[in-house]
Amino acid sequence: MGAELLDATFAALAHPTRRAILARLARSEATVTELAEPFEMSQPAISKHLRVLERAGLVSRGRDAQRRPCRLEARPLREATAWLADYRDYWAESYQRLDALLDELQAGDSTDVAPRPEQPDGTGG
Amino acid sequence: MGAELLDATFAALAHPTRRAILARLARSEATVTELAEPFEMSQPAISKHLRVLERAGLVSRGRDAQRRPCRLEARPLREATAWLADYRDYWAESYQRLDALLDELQAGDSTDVAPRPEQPDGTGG
DNA sequence: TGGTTATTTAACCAGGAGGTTATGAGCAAT
DNA sequence: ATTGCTCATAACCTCCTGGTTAAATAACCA
Repeated sequence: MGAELLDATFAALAHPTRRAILARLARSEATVTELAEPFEMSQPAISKHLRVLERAGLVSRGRDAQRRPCRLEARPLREATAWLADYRDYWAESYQRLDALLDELQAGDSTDVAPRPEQPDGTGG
Repeated sequence: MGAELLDATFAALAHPTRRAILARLARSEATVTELAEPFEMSQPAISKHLRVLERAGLVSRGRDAQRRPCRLEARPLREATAWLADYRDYWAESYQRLDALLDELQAGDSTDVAPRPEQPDGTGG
């Protein structure tokens, strides 16, 4: 069960558009149209991405008249983090807390580690 | 920069075979043949998986006569974790440290969160 | 009843992923 | 140099992904 969830979760996270969608949803709920707006691609493409995210359990959807507001869901992110955490002896030799790690990364070399990683209009790099 | 690395990293993590390979490498370096042994699939298939892992920077390779020992690399795991950590307000409402999170997960519902998630011979579930 | 908005579905396409078998290349040992 | 082991590459297949446009569905509004 965990394996398939991890498959879907990591696969969902592997696309910049979907990470940007999650970043947006981290700020607030949003409708499909709202989510699609900052991107160059068509709205059905966004719907497809949302389906991937939904299949991974990363977003859930409500109902507001014709709109289907999307909400970020925690559990898959939690499981993915837990999986990665089991390797922290490797990637964080002397860090005990993520805060320290983040501090180190942000001071060091990373400018887009966070919920503004890939600008929607700069997807191609 | 970070975006493309995250793409490759999460994509690499999205396959149970590759996660199992990483789990194996977390214990020790290993040659391709050693890595391929527990799996049902052919050796070229493993080579392909290793190439994906290598492209993501998750493994590096040395030289020992004919053998090409694989070693787990930390940085992409670190960046992936850092990205996920930015959502910890969602997935870990009251946890400050991963240890607490792990404790909670392991006590709760997860039996395969770790470097023995998907048994190589039980890939299909 | 019809029209407008929001979203999904369908049909299609190019390209990549993940597997196979067969072959080639590098190094070692006899 | 021939054999044997380790690993990579090539060629091929099938299925999925990520995008498109066009049409269908669903809910509101008049």
